[in-house]
Amino acid sequence: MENNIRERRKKRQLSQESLAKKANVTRQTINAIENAKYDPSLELAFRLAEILETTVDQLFIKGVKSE
Amino acid sequence: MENNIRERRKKRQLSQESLAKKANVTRQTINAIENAKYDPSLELAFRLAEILETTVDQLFIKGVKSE
DNA sequence: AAAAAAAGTCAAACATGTTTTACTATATAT
DNA sequence: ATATATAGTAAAACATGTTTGACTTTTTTT
Repeated sequence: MENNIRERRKKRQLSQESLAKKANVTRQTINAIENAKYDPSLELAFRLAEILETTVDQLFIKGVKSE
Repeated sequence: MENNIRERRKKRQLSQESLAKKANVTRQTINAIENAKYDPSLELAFRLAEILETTVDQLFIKGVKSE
């Protein structure tokens, strides 16, 4: 599933690492999610939405299954 | 994390099994999620929200971490 | 009250998400 | 051009989500 994390993160001048810290996950997790290697857990999705001041529904793009 | 799945499902007169079928998961998965044994994957959360004609943000209740 | 449908539960197997450590590549600053 | 920060990647270990099959309990229907 695609998402707007990178864009929103950059708008706030956060590095993957600083976002990771705020979200209590590792840098690699943020990297993998931004690059759509896998989807975050629902919990993490909510934390990211909160940090990036948006909603889960806006942050993630419900598109084609495996593209 | 808590959720409104049971209420919304009942409003639509669906059994756990029929909801499970629509969402392409097993009955046990729906049961476990309704009873907050664990959270669904983000994918499944979106599918459930769609079936129950709501949003992920409305369907799940961002409350205390492990209560 | 009996039958049928729906819901709850459990263990084992399997799939996906996250961490850790380490190393490489790209961008930004000096 | 060198240094520093940021981003990408990978394998192993571990944690969490999902399935399967089976069986029990509760609710609804007849």
